[in-house]
Amino acid sequence: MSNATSGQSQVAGSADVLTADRVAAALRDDILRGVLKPGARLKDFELAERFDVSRNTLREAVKQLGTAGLVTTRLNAGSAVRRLSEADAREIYIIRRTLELSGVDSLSRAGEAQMLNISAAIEEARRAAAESDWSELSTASLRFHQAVAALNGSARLDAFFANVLAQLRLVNWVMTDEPSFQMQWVDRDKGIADLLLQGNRHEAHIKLSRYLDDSEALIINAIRRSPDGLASASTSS
Amino acid sequence: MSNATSGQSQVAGSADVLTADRVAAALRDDILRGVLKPGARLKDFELAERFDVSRNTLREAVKQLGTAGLVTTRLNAGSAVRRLSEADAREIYIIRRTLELSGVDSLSRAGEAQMLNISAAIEEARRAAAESDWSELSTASLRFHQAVAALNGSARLDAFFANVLAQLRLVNWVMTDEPSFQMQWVDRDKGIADLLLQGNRHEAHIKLSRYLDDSEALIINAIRRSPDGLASASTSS
DNA sequence: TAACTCCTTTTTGCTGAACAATCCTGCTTG
DNA sequence: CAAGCAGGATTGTTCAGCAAAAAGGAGTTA
Repeated sequence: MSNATSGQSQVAGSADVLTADRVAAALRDDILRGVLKPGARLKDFELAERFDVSRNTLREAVKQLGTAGLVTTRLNAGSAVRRLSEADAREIYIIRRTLELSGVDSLSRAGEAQMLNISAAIEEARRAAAESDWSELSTASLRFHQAVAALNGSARLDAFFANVLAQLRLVNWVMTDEPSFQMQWVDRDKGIADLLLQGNRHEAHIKLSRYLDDSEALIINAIRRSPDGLASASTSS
Repeated sequence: MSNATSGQSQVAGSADVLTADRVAAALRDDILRGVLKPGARLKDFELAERFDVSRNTLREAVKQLGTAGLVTTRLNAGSAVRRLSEADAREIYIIRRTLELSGVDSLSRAGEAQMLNISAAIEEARRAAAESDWSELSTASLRFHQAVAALNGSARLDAFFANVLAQLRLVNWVMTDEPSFQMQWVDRDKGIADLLLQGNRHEAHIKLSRYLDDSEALIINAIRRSPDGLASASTSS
């Protein structure tokens, strides 16, 4: 009964999660990790073989990522990893301002667990920086901002915001991740976190607002100077 | 082109939408309209016959509604129309406060189309009230609040908020929709809309905040005094 | 050379049947 | 009357196959 063979599927071992969900998670990981870069087509037969799942199941997984905003699908023309436009990036920063700043504003209603989440993310970032693990540091920073948005106190909002931040990571591979440059952001994260832990809602709001302005400018710039229509420029237009 | 022969499926006619999406929309409509009440089980074989689609396709549609938060699924025990708990309702109102109030705050950045949306919703509510169409009036009110949240300026946020409001409608069937009582809310909607159209951001914020407090209290009350375990405690008794 | 049309090859969207695992219901039994 | 058990109902998943649409190439014409 060990489980590998058991579970309910005839072939793939599933602990107690739907197989499609498992595949979706793996696919999301590949996308976020940059194995599948924006614009890459997702042919379901190919991927079904790669993950050793039925074409039908993989299709469901892809659809999940579609509703998560990580892949786009044209009818009868298949799916591809989403390529974010400048407008998309702008929209994402609108959402970040709305949810993160609102989270700071409702700091007084925050529970202890939520504050702990914030300091945990900062601590993790500090450790990653010490070990020069730039990839981990980047995700720790995102986790901090997610914790800020979590101050709003809604799990649904958290899930939505996680999706949005995941979409933002689609742009990450465009950016030249200069370590020394990235350190600046971590320092500013820590500054905001300290203000929050002190309960200084007002200053935190201002500092976070500036942070988002600068971050957005950087990302927009990166998108503009990136090889834009690399894969899409074909087929005329 | 009502149905049968066209489209790409052998059986069901699809204009240019995925069949699963079409079925999902129809199902959502049934749920929101109250044809399928909270707690109702969704047996896929049954529904597949009802919509004349394959069991596999219907399953995908149900899963979509699952991620939309309208149905819950227990592993190996099937899906059912979601029944909102008091905590769910509270969370929804947290989201409403976050997004609607933030929308009011960013009124200055709003475009003309967005303001037009607001007045259109109010106008529609007025018309529905004149015709005593209480169902349409209720949806018009929701459309107004959606327009307020749309002031934030993000399509993604709009889609998310639409989902949340749809979930809120799951509670609606619990409430005794006394017409005269519902009129009160429409009037308050109009009051807020007028302030917005005048550009009076501050007063609108205050009025909307009170509106949400009162509305939440009403809904929470309705949930508390509703026949709670109506469908789950049945089968015997 | 460039562009247009036609045709073949993929690839997609959906179906229907199959099967193991699990849940549910009613019946038996103590 | 409670506990337990069998059998049917239902779910999660896979597989093979078909029709329709898109992708891609060859050939023709300008």
